[in-house]
Amino acid sequence: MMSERPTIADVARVAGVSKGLVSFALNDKPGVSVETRQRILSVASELGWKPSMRARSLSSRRAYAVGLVIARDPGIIAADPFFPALIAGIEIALAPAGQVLVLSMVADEEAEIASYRQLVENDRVDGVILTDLRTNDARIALAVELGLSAVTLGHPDIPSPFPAVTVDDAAGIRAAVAHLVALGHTRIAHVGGPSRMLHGSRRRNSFLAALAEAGLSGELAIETDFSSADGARVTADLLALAEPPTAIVYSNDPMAIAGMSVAQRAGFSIPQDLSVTGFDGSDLGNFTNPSLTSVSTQVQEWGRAATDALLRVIAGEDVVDVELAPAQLVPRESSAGPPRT
Amino acid sequence: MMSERPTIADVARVAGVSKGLVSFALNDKPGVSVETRQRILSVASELGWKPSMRARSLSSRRAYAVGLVIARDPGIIAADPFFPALIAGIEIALAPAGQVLVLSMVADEEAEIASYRQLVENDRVDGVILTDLRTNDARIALAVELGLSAVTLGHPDIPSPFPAVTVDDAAGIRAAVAHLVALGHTRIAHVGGPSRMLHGSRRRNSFLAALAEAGLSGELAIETDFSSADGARVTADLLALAEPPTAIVYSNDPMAIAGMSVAQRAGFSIPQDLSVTGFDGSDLGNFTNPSLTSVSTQVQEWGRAATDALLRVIAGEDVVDVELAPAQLVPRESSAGPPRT
DNA sequence: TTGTACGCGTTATCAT
DNA sequence: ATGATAACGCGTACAA
Repeated sequence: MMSERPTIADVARVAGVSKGLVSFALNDKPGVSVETRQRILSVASELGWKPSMRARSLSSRRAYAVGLVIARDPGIIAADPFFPALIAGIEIALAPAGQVLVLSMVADEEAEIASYRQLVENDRVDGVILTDLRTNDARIALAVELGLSAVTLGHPDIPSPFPAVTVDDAAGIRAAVAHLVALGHTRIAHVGGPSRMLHGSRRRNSFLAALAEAGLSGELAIETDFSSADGARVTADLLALAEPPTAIVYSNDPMAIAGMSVAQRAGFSIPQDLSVTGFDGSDLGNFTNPSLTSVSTQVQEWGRAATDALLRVIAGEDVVDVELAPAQLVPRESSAGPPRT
Repeated sequence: MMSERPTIADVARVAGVSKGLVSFALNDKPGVSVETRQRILSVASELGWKPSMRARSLSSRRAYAVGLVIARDPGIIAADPFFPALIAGIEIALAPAGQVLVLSMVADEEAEIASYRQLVENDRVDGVILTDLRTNDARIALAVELGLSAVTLGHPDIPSPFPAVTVDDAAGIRAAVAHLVALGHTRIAHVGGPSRMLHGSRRRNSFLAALAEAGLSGELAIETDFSSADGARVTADLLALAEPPTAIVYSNDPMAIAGMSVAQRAGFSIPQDLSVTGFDGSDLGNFTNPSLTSVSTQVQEWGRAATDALLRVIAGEDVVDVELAPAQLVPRESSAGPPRT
């Protein structure tokens, strides 16, 4: 008897109260006398009762879960340490709240939209973390349409009802450029992400602004798909120019690493002939040859803070935008003064 | 009116049948005449009715989700392309089945156990994919205790009631050794994962066996934690030996890449002075200098097949072990004949 | 504080 | 064989 999992009714019966009161006691709601609450709680723990997530979900119309949809080519995701760090941060905030992460990885934007719809239609999540924002991002309107709570990683370029959790990555690019300018470079290139991605275009713009501020020309700002392959290809093109750059600012570490290899193959010594900087600096850059000067962005903390904000949004609180510590330059061996001509 | 999401009761009323019959019709159960089933289905689609996952979960006691708990240091996960590829494969099998992945990332084994318990106590998943198997892995018994369905990625070293989905990675190690032996190497080292991890010890054992078969000594088999940092440290130690190896077989790509950097810094040319091979070869190795000879394991397909098997287990089918295509050597530039002495 | 309707399918029991 | 009825799963919320 009672080998089955106990239900709220069992607790109510043993404690000699009603189901409703047990629910109130458990959720710290008013209307329960102190002694009664005490008795209910002790009976519950004696019986080993835990509320059923499924029943609670049905009646409260909540999933107690948040979603993350990643829409990039798997190959690119695999090379980029960004997502594991982000997910680790999400988990840190989720676990103590008793919630879980539902992760979906899709290859293109069409599948991405379908994935969000599925998540909502099947009541899988109460909210989502929107990452890799794009220009005029359709997901903002989609989340609104679907009645989904959300937070964005970064500021969208369109009005958004959702709090934005941001890291000033522009500061990181500016720091990288300032670092190179201070070293004496005057011909600096930028290998950035797709301009459709907001952080792609924002990093590019801050690169151009930083160059302009230093009185330099910014004609060498190239767009890629963030893949190592593109990083390698573009680097080869840059170095084949009649007047190649003496420094390249990359928008992620995989491209910077691929770029270094290409340059070295082409006979450039790094940093003697070419300086290189990466972005989102993970551990990886510590173990390249030379080690990679990069810009660090505390990705894990970003994930934690975003999740924290999302849980508040879901709880109906008024949540303001959160601005995290700006990206910081981590100088290592891949950057030095330009070669003498 | 009826602006709310329609329920099964609405469908039943409009179709002029009972709730139960609607359920039967939808789930292709016997006891519904063809015409009635047809009418019910058309009414359902007219009304745009989709069964509520929450209600269905409550009454069927199913979560319609599978879990993956990753227990490694976030830094190590970030550098390793294994998990993104695995997850991409999982997603491929999950999406058409209308199921989702609940992902948990924890730092240590204690948190790992707690995570599985949470997943079950909160009815989050119907089954789990067990990866990174360890010797005498407690998770087998835990899954049994918790009544969880499961599949293992690889064969456990203890009796297991769960199907194993395996890739013969030993064949990959053997191929790497054979490749190096054929090139003329006689002093080959192995930098492997923790021996507590089954694939760590199995790869080490097959390394030793392959060496023995070639009549070579295998004293240089070192254990690491799979991190780039460890890969770098161990490589430095190996190269500082009075008689350093002329080739090193690494058990993952991040360690191989870190190892190459360390060797190059120490003045070794690769592959002239030292040959290097990686494992789980992702795209990464294409963009190092030199490009990295590695062993490829179709990780994505592994995830897909494992998920497929898990869904069958959950459905109560008898599932046999699945053996995927063996790991294959992908020769690139980092391996060549040994230096002349 | 209690009683009870409600959320919404699933499934066992009955009736025809 | 076809279909209806009702119990069930388990909290939540509101009227009494």
